[in-house]
Amino acid sequence: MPLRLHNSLTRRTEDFVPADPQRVTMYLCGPTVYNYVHIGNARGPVVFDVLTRLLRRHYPHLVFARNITDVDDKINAAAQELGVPIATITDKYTAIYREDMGRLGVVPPDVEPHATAHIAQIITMIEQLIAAGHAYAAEGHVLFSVASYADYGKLSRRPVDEMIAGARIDVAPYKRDAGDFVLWKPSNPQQPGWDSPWGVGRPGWHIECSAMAAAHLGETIDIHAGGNDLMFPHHENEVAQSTCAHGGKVFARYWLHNGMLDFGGAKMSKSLGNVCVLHELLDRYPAEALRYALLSAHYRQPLDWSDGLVEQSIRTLDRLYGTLRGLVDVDAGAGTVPAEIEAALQDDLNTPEALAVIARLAGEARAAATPDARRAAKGALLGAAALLGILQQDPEAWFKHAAGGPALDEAEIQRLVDLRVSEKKARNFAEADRIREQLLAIGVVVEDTAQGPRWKVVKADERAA
RNA sequence: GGCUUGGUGGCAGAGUGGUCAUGCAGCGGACUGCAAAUCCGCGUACGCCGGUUCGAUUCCGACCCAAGCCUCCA
Repeated sequence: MPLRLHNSLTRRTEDFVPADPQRVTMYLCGPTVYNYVHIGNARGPVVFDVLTRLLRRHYPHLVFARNITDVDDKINAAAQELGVPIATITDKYTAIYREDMGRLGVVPPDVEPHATAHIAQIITMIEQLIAAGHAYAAEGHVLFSVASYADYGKLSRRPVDEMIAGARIDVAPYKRDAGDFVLWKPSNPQQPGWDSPWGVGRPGWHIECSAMAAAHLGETIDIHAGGNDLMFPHHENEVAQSTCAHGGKVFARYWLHNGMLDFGGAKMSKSLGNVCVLHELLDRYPAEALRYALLSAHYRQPLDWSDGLVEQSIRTLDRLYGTLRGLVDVDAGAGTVPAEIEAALQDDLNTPEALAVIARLAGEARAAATPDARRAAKGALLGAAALLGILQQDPEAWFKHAAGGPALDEAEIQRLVDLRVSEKKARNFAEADRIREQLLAIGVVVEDTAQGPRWKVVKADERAA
């Protein structure tokens, strides 16, 4: 069964056929690094991380780029407010972004281009656009002429006439048409700027992605991904710039767009202020539960974010890791990738179906009785989960940190657990139960097994109570 | 107003023209000193109104409701 992906360009789910199987190229719009990102910003990186894992199985020579946009007016504003160079801001938040993505289990991209390292390529591309008659300089700006590109609006299915007329847009006087967008804009001495044929200035918002994609992946790329709120204007403008700069060559063959995270019934967005900052969530919850939650809905559907969703994800992972804890004595080797998991993901990244497969595999693993069956079942479960980027840590590590929050005093817990065992042996059940209550009060649940007691932490709220 | 998605059991969330999604929570039972974990069993969900059909949650049409984009946005 081939990989099938929903292509926003055609609004159809299509077989994925790379232009060159020896070099498959994928670009994901990365962050503008001026602040902490919120959990909604992590959805694309996580779901498309699953896609790269899937693609690499069939195309080992995947080149996956996710950019860092480190020149932007919001960065300038943040830097000016603190009286520091923009690099102080962008270095800080780039490092935090990488760390937070790593904690979510997102494999780093093969290429992580920075916009400020590609100013020369950006200027070259703008010159190409001017030479080809698709862009014009005016009052220190360079603008892309929407009217010069017949297919403008095709990706987002937006009528070009309306944009040219610009009834709903404040039109800068130097624009020929209201829909024209900025490729280059002048900088004053307080703003970061680079020398260019049009004076000291800085790139507009969209051109950096076009220039970096071309520089690292080529003029035509296989897959371009991003949030569906970027479809217009960002991606539409990327298509226009890249296609026109490259003599009409197709820019991206498959466009993938993830749906938005909702929070409190509305899209999570910085301007609405209804955001959950990823960095803070990572302090409150295990990262793997956040990843599981992000994968629990199909990537193109909206997903309503809530504490309840994360807590439900924690409990589900408790059960899955419980299955693996029961198989610690089994060496599963490298693991295998069951056909069902691959089939689910190849169907336009159907992660909910894939998680259902994981649940079934876990059930089979719990039921497996013979050594061979247990080994095969554990290998299948771990192999399937690896494709989703879950269940890869030591089960004991999961159970000791599943609640998130500060680490507990394991030696003290062990002392109480051992004390309870001796009270039980003496048949002092009242005292044994009192110790169990005492442990529960600090967030530890004790389970007796044939091999003796074991313990796990429960969620932070219960512990605090 | 234009363009696009959706409305599935207590909750999350797939999917399908006619026997099961799956998970979480809940209930009953087994096991246990009691629990926890595990196992067994249970609940007869597809927004509303029409249409097509032997049969519609699924296809078609209308309606209601919700969300996203329409130059800050993942």
